[in-house]
Amino acid sequence: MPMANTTSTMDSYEDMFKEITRKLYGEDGLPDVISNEKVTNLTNSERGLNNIDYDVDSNVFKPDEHITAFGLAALMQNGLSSGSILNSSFQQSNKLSSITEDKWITNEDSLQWTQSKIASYNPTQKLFKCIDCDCVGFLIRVAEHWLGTHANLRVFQCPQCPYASAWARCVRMHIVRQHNITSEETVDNLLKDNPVLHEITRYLQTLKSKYEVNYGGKNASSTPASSENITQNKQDLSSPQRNINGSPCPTVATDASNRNSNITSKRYSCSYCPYATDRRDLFTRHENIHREEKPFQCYICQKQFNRADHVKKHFLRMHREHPYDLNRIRRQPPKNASGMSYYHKYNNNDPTATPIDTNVQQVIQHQLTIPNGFSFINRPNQNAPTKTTQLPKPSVKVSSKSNCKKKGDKKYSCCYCSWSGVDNWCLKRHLNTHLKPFVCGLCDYKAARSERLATHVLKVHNKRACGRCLYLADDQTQLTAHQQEHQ
DNA sequence: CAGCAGGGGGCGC
DNA sequence: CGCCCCCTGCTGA
Repeated sequence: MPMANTTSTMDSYEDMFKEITRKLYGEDGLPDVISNEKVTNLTNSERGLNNIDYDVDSNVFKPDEHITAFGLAALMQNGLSSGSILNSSFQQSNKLSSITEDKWITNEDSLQWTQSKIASYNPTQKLFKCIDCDCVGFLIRVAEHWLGTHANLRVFQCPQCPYASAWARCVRMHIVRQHNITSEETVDNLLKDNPVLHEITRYLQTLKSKYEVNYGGKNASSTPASSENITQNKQDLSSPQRNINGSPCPTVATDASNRNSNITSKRYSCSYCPYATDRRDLFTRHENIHREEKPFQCYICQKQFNRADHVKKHFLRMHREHPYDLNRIRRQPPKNASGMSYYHKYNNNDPTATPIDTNVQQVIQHQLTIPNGFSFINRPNQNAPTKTTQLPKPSVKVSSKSNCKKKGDKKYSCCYCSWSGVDNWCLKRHLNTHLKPFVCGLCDYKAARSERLATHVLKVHNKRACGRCLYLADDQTQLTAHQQEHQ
């Protein structure tokens, strides 16, 4: 049976992570995801959950507060880089006093179906910390981590077969390897359109928004917003909207919070990284980075891009001899896609869209009642209406500056020497060869470019230099933690 | 070290 | 949506 092979193969992925975990921590591997009935009939030792209590009444696991091997395995399973999610103890060991002094706040109420508060939030760092194992990261990363590590639900479902896993990465590998589906949209849907993950991220977004509503962010005045505004904002939070990819909506600051926060409280903030902006169009464009879709393509060399203007820039650089046609750069949508992009799916006010809470309820109910742990969520809507995306057809226009900026046209001259370059940034970088602004803090070495200083301190001093300041880290983990400070 | 290409953000229309 | 600016990584001299 292909299905049996599929499940077996994917289980081997999970076994691999279990083995890594076992070697690292000597524990008995990752807890298997089992049905409610099985859980009821098994002891902790049988489940390999010696450090996790299971509350049969509430259907939740209650791990110890220290970071567990399960958490580590989840990080690996979800492909989280060290910069994305960290054990808080790492940061504390870095002597980052500002971190140790910061407060971590939690929601007053638990997420209803989990009876957990999922994570605490640090307004200064704008980071979340898993309530169960102290792993730290951005909102979406901690949400994925908690779901994969502590929820014990196989919420990520293969759209082609009954295979499901608690970790999106396992299903991603499954889809690619077992079904030979490389459609970015299909793979992307696993994470972006998962109602359970969405519920968790929305819960954490609410925590973040509550702080910004009440105190207007870290740079805000200490005076809370008026009670009237708080009430209004709570109403807003109670009915969040979905954004283009099904992930929680960006934080929408009110006028009151905008008045109180001047720098960090942008109207739209990304759940995946520290980016924030007041313009919705910029936020939408930014989100495409995380979706990893490249809907545009050079029709000469077939290279793919995520933005149309990048195609044009590429074209004018590489294929100047060919006429540029804007209408030919959009790629055809994947054949197995519904024909409707996420953008249109969530921006056409589709009245048939199922409310997210209902989806979550169905998923949880399904997960807890189906004995084999399979679920059938997240299937693409086969009946979704198709909608052809047509770009407008503006006249092809090549800027005069682009035309005059040809190879060999060096009109940017250095004031210190006879050098001349083709553009301003080239001149700027050349000037650094005279000024050498990047100074090593451990010797007299000076460099014209930051990466050269980084190479120097790594090879000579075995340190890792921050590109934005003079900080020198002992290892990559320490550097990553430091760089989050800049963010 | 400079040339070059790719990628991301800000801004104006 | 398109343009501009900036930054970064790669490459060859």
